[in-house]
Amino acid sequence: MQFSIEPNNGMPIYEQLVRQIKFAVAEGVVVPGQLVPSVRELARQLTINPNTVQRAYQQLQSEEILESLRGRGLAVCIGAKRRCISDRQSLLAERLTEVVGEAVRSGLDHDRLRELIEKAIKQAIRSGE
Amino acid sequence: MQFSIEPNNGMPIYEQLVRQIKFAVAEGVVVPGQLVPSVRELARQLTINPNTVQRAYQQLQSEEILESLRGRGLAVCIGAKRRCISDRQSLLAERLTEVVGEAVRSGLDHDRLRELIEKAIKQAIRSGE
Amino acid sequence: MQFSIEPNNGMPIYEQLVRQIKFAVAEGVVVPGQLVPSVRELARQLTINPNTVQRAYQQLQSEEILESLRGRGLAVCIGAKRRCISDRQSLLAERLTEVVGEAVRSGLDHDRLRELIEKAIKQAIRSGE
Amino acid sequence: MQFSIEPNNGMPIYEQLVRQIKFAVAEGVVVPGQLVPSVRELARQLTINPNTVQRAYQQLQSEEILESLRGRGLAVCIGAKRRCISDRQSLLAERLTEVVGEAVRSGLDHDRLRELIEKAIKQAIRSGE
DNA sequence: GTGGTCTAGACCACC
DNA sequence: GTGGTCTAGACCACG
Repeated sequence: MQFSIEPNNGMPIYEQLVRQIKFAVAEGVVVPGQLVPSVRELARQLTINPNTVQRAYQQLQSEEILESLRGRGLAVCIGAKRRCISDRQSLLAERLTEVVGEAVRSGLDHDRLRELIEKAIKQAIRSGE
Repeated sequence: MQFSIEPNNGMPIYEQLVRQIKFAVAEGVVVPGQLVPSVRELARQLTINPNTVQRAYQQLQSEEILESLRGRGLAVCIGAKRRCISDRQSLLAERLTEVVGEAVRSGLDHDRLRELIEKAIKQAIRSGE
Repeated sequence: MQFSIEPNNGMPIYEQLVRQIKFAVAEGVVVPGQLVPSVRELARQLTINPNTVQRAYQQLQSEEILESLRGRGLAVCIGAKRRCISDRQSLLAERLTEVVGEAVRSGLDHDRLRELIEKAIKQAIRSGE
Repeated sequence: MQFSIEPNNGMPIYEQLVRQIKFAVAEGVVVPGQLVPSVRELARQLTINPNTVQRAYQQLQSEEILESLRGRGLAVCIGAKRRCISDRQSLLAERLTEVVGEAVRSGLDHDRLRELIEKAIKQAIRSGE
């Protein structure tokens, strides 16, 4: 389980963590029942403030992605994988709708928009290889 | 020139103002040379603090969208329209690239993605009519 | 007596007027005893607010460059020419001292400074021809 | 890092701060990566309002002299030193050109001008010792 | 603790 | 009337 956080890119660090952990769960990198790194350990790895890790873990607990096993640590909840996947997709759809909506409202030609999107897809594929 | 600000939607009020004014300039709702509403007048209209309007206007001045005509008010700069349009488009392209990139990285099928986009476009058109 | 005012170059319009009138007096373009244009006339010529001209004239009266001849207008005072010349020179010396002082304090090499000055002189001569 | 602000000398306080901080960066008094005093701390030191400090810091951020490290403070940007130095020099050159230009246009003899400048340099050196 | 935003109200210079 | 600056004090998110 490797995370990369970028301070000062606008998104709060704790939120970057939340997203990346959800992603890892959705991908099956960590499976339900498995323990996540301890607050101190993860904070040390990423050289960030333990409070920040703590806050991310708290949010994940409130969303029932993680659960506390007293004395042992935090584990991925049973139904978490399914929830993370649908979470991610609905979130993506929402953001996509929003940005596309704004593009259309700003008078951007539909074909020009599709062109931009194809370019974005190609770039994403290229950078992911 | 009608603006609508929504406090507490995450985006600072002054930034909402900046965006909407740039939009108005890009759309030609206000043309170069024309005066924008006075600080006090706009603050009264939107029932926000004059300082908040002032801040938006200052940022627009630093971006050379507005210029101060001492004692008379603030006017739209000559080259502002072109700058606002290109601003808007590059910003949109950036956000589009980002969200599409994340979708692709999250393993979303390209055809499913295109389908989502078409749906978003249709919805945007429908809600705009 | 031709003036050129530049709104929004930082210096207040009334102050630009004051300077240019003093300059004209120092150069002998207008001689002591001669009437200056009326407030309304000058405001019309320069397409500026009569209040602004009025303010410039008031300041010149308080500095005894102009004097009011009731019912006839404003005339250049007797000793004004000498005063304008020395005014101008002391003002220049002061500003020069200030900017040179800052240059030296900022660690600019003296020879580099002299070089800059020679360049500025040459440019001033060229643009004045 | 010691600053001295003078209220009511014409230049806004926040601008005095901006200039002095740029100067400090140019001089290497503060180095890239180093944190500047916190908004509250500096406001307390100078007995001015935190908002005024905030405004100076914001302008420095928009000029990429400072960057915000969330929750930790504001740090000097990497390329800031070079930028501050060139900033300062071009600004000085501009002001020098302006004042020398006016001197020449006012009919001041070139040798008399050079004499004034030498005097200004000597005075600057003397007062700086 | 940090910076960021907002309100309220004041004073100034300029037109 | 206009914009520009400053103070005072509040609340928020973040680490």
